[in-house]
Amino acid sequence: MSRFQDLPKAYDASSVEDAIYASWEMSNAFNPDKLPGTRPDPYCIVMPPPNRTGTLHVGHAVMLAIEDLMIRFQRMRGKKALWIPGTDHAAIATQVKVEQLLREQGMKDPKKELGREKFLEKVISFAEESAATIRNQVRKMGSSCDWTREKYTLDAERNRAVVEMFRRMHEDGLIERGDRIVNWDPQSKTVVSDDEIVWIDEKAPFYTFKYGPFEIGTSRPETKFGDKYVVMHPEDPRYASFEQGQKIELEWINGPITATVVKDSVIDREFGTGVMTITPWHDNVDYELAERHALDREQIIDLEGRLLPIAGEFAGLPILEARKKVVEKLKQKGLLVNVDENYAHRIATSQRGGGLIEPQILRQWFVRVTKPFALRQDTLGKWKKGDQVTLKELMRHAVESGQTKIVPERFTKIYYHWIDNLRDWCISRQIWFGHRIPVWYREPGTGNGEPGTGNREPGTGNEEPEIRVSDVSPGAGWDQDPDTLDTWFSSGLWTFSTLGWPDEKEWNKNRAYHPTAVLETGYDILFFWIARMVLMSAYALGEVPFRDAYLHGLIRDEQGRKMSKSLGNVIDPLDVIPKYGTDAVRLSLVMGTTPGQDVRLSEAKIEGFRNFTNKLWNISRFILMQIGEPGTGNREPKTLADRWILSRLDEVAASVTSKIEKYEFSSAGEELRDYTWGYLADWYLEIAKVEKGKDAILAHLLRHVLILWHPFMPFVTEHIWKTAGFDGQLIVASWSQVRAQHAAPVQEFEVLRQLVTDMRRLRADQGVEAAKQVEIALVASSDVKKLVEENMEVVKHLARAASVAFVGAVAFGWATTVSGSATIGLNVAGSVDIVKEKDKAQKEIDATRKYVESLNVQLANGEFTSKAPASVISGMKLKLSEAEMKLKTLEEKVKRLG
RNA sequence: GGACGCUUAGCUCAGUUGGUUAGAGCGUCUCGUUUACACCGAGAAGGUCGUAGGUUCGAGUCCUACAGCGUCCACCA
Repeated sequence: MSRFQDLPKAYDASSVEDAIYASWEMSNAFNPDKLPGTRPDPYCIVMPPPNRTGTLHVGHAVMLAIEDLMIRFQRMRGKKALWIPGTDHAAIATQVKVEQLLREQGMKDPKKELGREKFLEKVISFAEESAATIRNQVRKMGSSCDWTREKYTLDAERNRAVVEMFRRMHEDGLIERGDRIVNWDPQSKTVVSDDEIVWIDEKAPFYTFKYGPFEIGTSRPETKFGDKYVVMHPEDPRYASFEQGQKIELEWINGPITATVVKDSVIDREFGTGVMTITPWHDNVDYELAERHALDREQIIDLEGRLLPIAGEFAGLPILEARKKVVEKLKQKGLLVNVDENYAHRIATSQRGGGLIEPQILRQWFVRVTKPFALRQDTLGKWKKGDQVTLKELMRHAVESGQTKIVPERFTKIYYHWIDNLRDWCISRQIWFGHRIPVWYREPGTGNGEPGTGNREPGTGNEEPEIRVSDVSPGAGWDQDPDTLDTWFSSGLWTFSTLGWPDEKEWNKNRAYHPTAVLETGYDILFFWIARMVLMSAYALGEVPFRDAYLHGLIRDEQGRKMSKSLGNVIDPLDVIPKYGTDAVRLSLVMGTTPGQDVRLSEAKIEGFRNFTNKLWNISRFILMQIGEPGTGNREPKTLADRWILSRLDEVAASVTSKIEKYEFSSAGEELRDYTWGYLADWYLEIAKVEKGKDAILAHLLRHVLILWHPFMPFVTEHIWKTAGFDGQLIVASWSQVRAQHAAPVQEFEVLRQLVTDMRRLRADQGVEAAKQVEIALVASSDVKKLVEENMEVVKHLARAASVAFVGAVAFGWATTVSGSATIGLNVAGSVDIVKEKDKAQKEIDATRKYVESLNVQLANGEFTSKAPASVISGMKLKLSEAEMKLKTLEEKVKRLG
């Protein structure tokens, strides 16, 4: 009686997973410095840090499943595999979340009521709680990341990196303070970047007003107070009589004004009347136009979203209220021409803050992406130290040169497009939570003040106050800038700040891990993050941040909708883990997916993979019960089936390895499942019930199936490994063992397999009697007689009831023949791979030969030499030689197959 | 307005450079408790590969146009 007799019939994931994870962690298996063996090749993945805004969602689960798969694979292959975990402070997102929570607790204006210090304490403690939850959830997913190196985008060392980067970029003139038009969120009272804007389609009234001799259209009448320029296309014949710079007196909202004619080709002659007035302070297009023509600009709306005194009687009104009243007044004055109630346009809202974006001209800090600067080191193998380049050029070249490869490739085009349209990056934010801008001002009052108050509005003069870049105060009388940095500024450094940069000692220790191997993340943050990491890394280190950027798709529900709380269709990975096990959840997120393609997830899918984990458990249980103890006896193949299953194992191992290397995880998993379930369980284990003495081979198969599956399903495989009593821990087992033996493929077994399958089908289709007839024919056919004789027991077992016929046939000494049936037997054998291969090759040869002949005829006829241009002839010749080469290889193939 | 993706079995999806009779999982139907597993086994049915052209000896795969769905980007006030 083996000690395995009493193993439970079903695998219960929830009862073993936590202990297994703890044992990995305790044994330092996640720490590359403590791994067994000499590991010269470093392999590093830096985890995209989840935001400390609460809990993980299913998108994080995909990320963890894929990254863990890659890191486990590389670890088993003997790489010095490091996966650095971490979390992101997510500045605005976290602050907004905490504000919201405090409001729910009854505070009206948490920031005002608490003040900077107290409020920050609240945010920090919330962030800490989130981090604790996240750590726990990351562990639940089975992530084999090195917790001893956990990092946080806002910890002290990362702050050093941020300050150092800011200092360098400021020195190089890449970070500048300036008065520019930015996206202002009046609700959260902060600037947000172009990428943090969500556009919402809306229908709004579109008004046409009389403006002197013109008619102008607008959906925002409340901004029109300062409009004293009227713009038209220089080549518009309708307005040819007006000249650039011409002054026109006209009646407007608050009385008569003088308007100046401006001609500019940005104007769309087709739109409306082909004339518009401009509001440079509150519109991006108008701002640029005003810059081009050096026009005056005036602020109309304050940072609270109310009209300023320029609006006269409307001063102090909020935007929407003012709009109605302005329209009413213009109507009364007889200046309203027309209202289109169904005008469709988009409005900008803040992704995080939720407010309606109001462009404003404000004094902010920017990273200049198009300004040339002198490189501090040789960079990307193209530029030398001291060369003049722009950040844009660096970002482009990193991908163009192939130093960073984006998977799937089609996203590279989108990446380039984004870079080409990139404007200077506004990095200052008027929020409290984040890396404080390391700038100090000498002049009292220039830096001091609360976010969102008037102090950061553009200066009146051109003189900049004296400033210092430092993380500590330069002394008395210096005030630090109250703003914080865009969260992506610190995220951009993530691949190397996590490795210790700029601390020389730490960085030198970890230098070999950079560039990291792969950055795995959802395609939705390609721009936010990937491009910025490339920028920072290329600028500071002269190298790319990662060799590959693997982009996974977004997870959707069964109907293809985005998962969202409001729809109630969210599958929380941590809810389903207790029910189906982590391995099943992981598989459901990896299988049936391709990079960049969205994935539909359903509980049914997870259940399917739960069934598979259980199948693997039972395969193992059966093997263990059969063999008693997994020894290391002689595992030389003895029978046909042995050679077959072992050679298949080697093939599958090689194929799975190459597929994982190419990021074809789903395909690799399918092939493995096919082997495990379709070959090993359905065939070989059945045969093992009849053919005895396979203990060593079975142990070998089990061992290697576990190894191959481990990156996909770490828990169940490790659990079986331990249960079986294999040496050490599976997590650090060596992947390469699998290729130890490489038998030649065994076609004969395929013949046998096909034969049994055909008999089963016949029996199901036409009944036992018909099947008997065919069997008799089979054994009579010389092609298969020997094969069947040699494997009599196996065939009987596999074919079950039908094998009655074999018994009969044996009794007749194989002598019975049924007229005409020999053909059937041959057909069965003929459907086997070896014959198929030959047929296929032969058909291809025939087709190609025919084609080549027809080409030769055409050439011989001189059709091409006399009439056709040279390019056609060379094209034909090329095709001819291609076809001939193909023919040659095919002929060789047929020869090889015999 | 531009770009990209998707359209293949009832459902969810594979299909690498063009090459037999287009695959998998789930679901459906029929059978089945045999030394692991019913979270199982055996078998079956089910596809004009979105539409229309084109290139080719040969097209799910390449080209063109169109349709539907989806995503991203964009300064039509």
